[in-house]
Amino acid sequence: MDTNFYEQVYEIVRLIPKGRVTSYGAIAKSLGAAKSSRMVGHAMLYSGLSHPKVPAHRVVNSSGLLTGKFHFEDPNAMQELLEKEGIEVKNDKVVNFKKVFWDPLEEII
DNA sequence: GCATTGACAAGTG
DNA sequence: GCACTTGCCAATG
Repeated sequence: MDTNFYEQVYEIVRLIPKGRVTSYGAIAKSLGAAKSSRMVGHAMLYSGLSHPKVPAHRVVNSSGLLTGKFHFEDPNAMQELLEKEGIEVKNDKVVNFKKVFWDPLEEII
């Protein structure tokens, strides 16, 4: 695979520090494809097949909701992982999303 | 090659 | 704040 859009997404997600989360829109924007936020989601689907696997559990939608937790091998583990990293998750949603939100642009700089 | 679907986002009512 | 609609692009049948 050449430098595809997915590779870029994987790089960003892998750069997400522990105890932090980001949104699809933020990643898409960082890649200059804010309109193609959906592609980020597709990339996440392939993340399970990609190597190394990316911490997709740190990627949530613009509302901080764990939309794709059911796509994990263990959806329940996703929330556990986030809580383990210090992220408060309530009702499949990141509580202090604003505080744990991590902007990929900060790392791309 | 066309139609449908999808881990989304932003705008409108 | 929630529900509905539009845009955007790729994968699948």
